[in-house]
Amino acid sequence: MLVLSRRVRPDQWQPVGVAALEANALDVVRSSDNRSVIAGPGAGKTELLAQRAAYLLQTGTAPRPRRILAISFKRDAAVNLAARVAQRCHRDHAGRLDSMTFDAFATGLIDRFGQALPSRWRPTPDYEIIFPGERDFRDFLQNQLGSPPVSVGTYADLQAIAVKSFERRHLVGTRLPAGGWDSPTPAQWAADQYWQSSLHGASKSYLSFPMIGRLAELLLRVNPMAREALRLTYPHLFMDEFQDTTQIQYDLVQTIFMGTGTVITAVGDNKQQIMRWAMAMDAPFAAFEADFGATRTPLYNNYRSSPNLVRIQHVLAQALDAKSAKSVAMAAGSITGESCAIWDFSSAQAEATHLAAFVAAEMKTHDLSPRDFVLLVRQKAGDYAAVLEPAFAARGIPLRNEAGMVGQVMLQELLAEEVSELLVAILRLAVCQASGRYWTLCQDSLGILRGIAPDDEAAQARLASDLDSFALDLLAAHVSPPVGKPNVRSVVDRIISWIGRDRIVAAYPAYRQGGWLDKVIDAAAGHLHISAGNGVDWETALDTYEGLHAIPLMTIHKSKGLEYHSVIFVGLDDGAWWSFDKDQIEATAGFFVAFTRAKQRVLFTYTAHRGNRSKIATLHNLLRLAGIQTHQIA
DNA sequence: TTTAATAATGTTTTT
DNA sequence: CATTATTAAA
Repeated sequence: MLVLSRRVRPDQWQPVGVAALEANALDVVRSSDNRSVIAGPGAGKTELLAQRAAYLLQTGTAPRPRRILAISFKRDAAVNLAARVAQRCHRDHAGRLDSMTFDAFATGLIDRFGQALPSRWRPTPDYEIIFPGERDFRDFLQNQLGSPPVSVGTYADLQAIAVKSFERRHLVGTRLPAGGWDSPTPAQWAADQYWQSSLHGASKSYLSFPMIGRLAELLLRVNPMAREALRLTYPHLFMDEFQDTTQIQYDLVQTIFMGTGTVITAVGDNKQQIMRWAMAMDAPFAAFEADFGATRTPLYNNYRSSPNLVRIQHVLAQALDAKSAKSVAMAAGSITGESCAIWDFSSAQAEATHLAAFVAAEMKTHDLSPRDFVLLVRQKAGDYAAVLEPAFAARGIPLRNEAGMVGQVMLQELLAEEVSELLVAILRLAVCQASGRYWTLCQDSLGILRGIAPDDEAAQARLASDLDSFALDLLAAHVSPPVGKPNVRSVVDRIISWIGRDRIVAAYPAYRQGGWLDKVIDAAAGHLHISAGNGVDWETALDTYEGLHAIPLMTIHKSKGLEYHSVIFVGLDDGAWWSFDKDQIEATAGFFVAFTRAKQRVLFTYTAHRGNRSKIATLHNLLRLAGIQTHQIA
């Protein structure tokens, strides 16, 4: 791949590392005005942002020392975008993209400028991040509130505040008034009580992420210097998964950038809005277009799914948005038989047995790996895993519930943790034969941890020899994985202490909070212990740790942004979709997300045992409309 | 202490 | 809707 550090003229710039972009995508890449890019699944939204970053950096449209800010919703999306830009651009360019999650951005602002907040809103410098639930708010509203002043209302007024919506409507529902509420309603008074006790009620402040977001917005509203600094630093802002933007995020962006020269590119898909119940805005694109004068630019290509799946997707898309445009399928189909069907089983047991046999056979005849398949469920993944896991195990396919807990950490989360990744990389490096790519990975991460500049050759060489001798010692001491939990733990501890606990804490802010680092280390050790069971060798243990040969099982929500050769959706029944009537649009969007993860094939399973199909008749009707058959299997 | 009635939970991200 | 957690009554 061509990686330039030299500046390119805008009219000579070419997309990097891809064959071509569709016309609208190229238009957005080169745009100099605010854009709302509405693009369906597989349209290459992240790729578009990566190309735009490359364009801005390589053509000098965002010249040093100016930077690009990319805000994502999830950590993996932020990491993914940064990785793509790093792949396409010279290090000097890629280093000027700040790709982070919204919460990391807001927390960074509070850490840097938080002490400049007016005293009533100022958190302690050592504030702790907490994750309050509905219980906490109920407890607060019912037990911790005294009587309100007469001017505010009565005790009964306070009791009338709905616990369910207290956080979203009152606590973080609107911008914070810098000087407090003048004549508060009972709910505002209660919210202020909560704020003040969180900020000043103990020796340190305790804040949730939504609260940090609100404080960050206030901070920049009352602090023109900080605001100006951000505007100057970032002439370009990217916002990913914009359909899931919350009012808090939107208000912060508005306070910083509205009416300035910063060019904003927002990408997302209304049809994939499945987070409305978790504070996402109703119509973020419409608001963005109205407030920022953004131009809507749709994308039409679908690079993910086969033509037949794209055709069916369009039927589903029309149920969500009658005006939805037809996508152009760019990927070829590879399935000779049916690429979509509903399978009707007599029992959950029959379903499990048949699916396991099917996946095993497909793997064999079409040279697919368990990772080419995904088992999707609507909710309660653990319950489904309990039935499916033994059936797949009987066929020699490990099944892995991505939402399963190892200690106090979710499996999917653990594997994304820096500490866990480093641990695996160092072990692979030490114990595996062909460990070339782990070398670079270790060298890069450890270089960052030790604060070594990439071009400091002497220091890099010293690190390399350090790493080499540590790896040799490790292998000499443990030719095969240690047996017993305490022994596994001591290997993990040895690696962590070699890397340097203080270095880890210094490099990754998340590990400064509470006992998160210990929880992750505990979970990593626990998971490694389980993965190394049955006296397997290191390579097998580490493969199991990473789930390389396991079929993943997860909820629709967890699958967002991922893609698989074959999607098997288990449970197209009223039981799983009990809440279908509560918000049909959102439920259908979830169904759409599940369907559109597939590149080649989607299978739905049904068993009368789990429920009827009357409540979700709409979904079945849509599939029938698209010509999908139901087969009685067993 | 056991049993029955009632309520809550489910889908989530984030340092 | 189905299952689990909590509370009230026996």
